[in-house]
Amino acid sequence: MTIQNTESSLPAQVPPHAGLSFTEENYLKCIYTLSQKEETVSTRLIAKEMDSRDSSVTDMLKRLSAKGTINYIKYKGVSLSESGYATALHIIRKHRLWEVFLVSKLKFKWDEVHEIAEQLEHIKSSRLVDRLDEFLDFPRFDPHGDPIPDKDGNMPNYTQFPLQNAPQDQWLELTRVTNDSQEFLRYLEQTHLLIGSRFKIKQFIEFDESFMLELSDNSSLHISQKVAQHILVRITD
Amino acid sequence: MTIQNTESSLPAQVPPHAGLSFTEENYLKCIYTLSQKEETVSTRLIAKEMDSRDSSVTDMLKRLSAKGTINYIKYKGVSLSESGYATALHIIRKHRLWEVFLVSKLKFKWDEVHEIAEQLEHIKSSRLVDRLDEFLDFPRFDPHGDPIPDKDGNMPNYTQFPLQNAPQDQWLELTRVTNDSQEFLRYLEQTHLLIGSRFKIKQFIEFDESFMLELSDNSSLHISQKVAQHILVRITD
DNA sequence: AATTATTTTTAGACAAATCTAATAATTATA
DNA sequence: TATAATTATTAGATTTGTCTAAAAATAATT
Repeated sequence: MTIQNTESSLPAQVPPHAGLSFTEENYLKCIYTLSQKEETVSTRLIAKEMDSRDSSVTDMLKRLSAKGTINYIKYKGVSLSESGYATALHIIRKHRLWEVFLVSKLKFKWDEVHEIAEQLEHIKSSRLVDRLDEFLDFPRFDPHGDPIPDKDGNMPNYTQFPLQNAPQDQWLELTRVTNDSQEFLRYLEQTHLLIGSRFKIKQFIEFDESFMLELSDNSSLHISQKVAQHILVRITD
Repeated sequence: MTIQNTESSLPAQVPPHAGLSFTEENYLKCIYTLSQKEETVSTRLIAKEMDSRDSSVTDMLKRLSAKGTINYIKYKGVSLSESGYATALHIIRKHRLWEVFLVSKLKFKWDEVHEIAEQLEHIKSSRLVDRLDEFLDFPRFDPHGDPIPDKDGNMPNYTQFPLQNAPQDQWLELTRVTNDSQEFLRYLEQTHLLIGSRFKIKQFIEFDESFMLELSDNSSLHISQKVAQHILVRITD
């Protein structure tokens, strides 16, 4: 059995590269993620991220290149082609929308949904994605605070920055975390720091680069440099 | 990449045969369906149903047999083992719950959901299934009227029978259709005959074995033998 | 610049899932 | 019951995605 794309009639609605396998989609997603930091991505980095061997990656890069989803030059690294980029964004859109669904409708904790969303992101039906989007009332961020691309691949525009760069004594909203480990997410939950939480920086302790926060319920919270490092915020009035 | 089962900690919650591939799951489902009609199923029948060659089926039967999901004797046909049966039911449970979700929450038409559910049924997470079940308020039938097994594989008990065997002048509820073709489902929709619709048989026309129905809005509907054949009902008081 | 170390690619093999073509078993029929 | 027809299985090949081990290219270092 081959998993074929289920949208038959409407060519306009067929997502970019509907004929990709789960594995190919995962590679594209991986290359997308790594491309956030560097222009071109090395075979070795991908192998590390995908937990596979370099030779397997080379094989896959050839396949993806043949399908036009990446720009690949031997020994020179790889970047996403325009259509590969669109595909990656589409997968990320699905992943994040499903995460919202799992948390907001099925009452999962935000640190429990990643693995399930890894499976759901490969379901092929753009009508499904768009209806899910509508059902969830067009969320712009997932439970981790990551932005959700819209139908056309546009990321929501928003201004967020590392907590370390935030001004003191102004109300901030936690918009995103940049670490997905169970340990980190459980810590945040325990301290009631969640996406959407509001707080002020009351003090920056230079000695260990830690922060003293004041939460919206007037309680205080001390967080280490290591934690602050993985928190993004925006200013709220 | 191997798709591994995502439930790590709780052995009791791990579904039967969590390590099966999509393809293996599809074969089990197929054997389950065919087993409804006959005790043991032939290679040829499976091949026809799966739209593959006999030799491919033989190969797969060996694999499934090695995994203990089926009872297979060369040249003698095949039946589901106890665990294979449980697995098949679990897949069917997922399929039907997702169909309910798609229709009742995402507003798909009941004849649009099958293909998408074919994909969703392979998502591996029993916690997901059970929460979905709860979110949907533990539905007992899917949009086609097919019964949904519960957590433990028990089918809801209900008494339904072919429209042809139903008594005249008694209120009936349409509980199930036994034909999934687009044409049939669209016809039903057009005539406002849906799962849950209530009507009486007003007349049986012997000449062509067709039926004259009275719907709950007092309108009349004439349906052919061919249509009646694929409709199951139960008596409502 | 020459040598060493690292990274990347090739070559060859394997498992899953499929196929075609050939063979074997079973069933039906003359 | 012998022969024909049907059904099922094996043998061998293919594709996807992976691997190990060896070779080639690039980068780093003396």
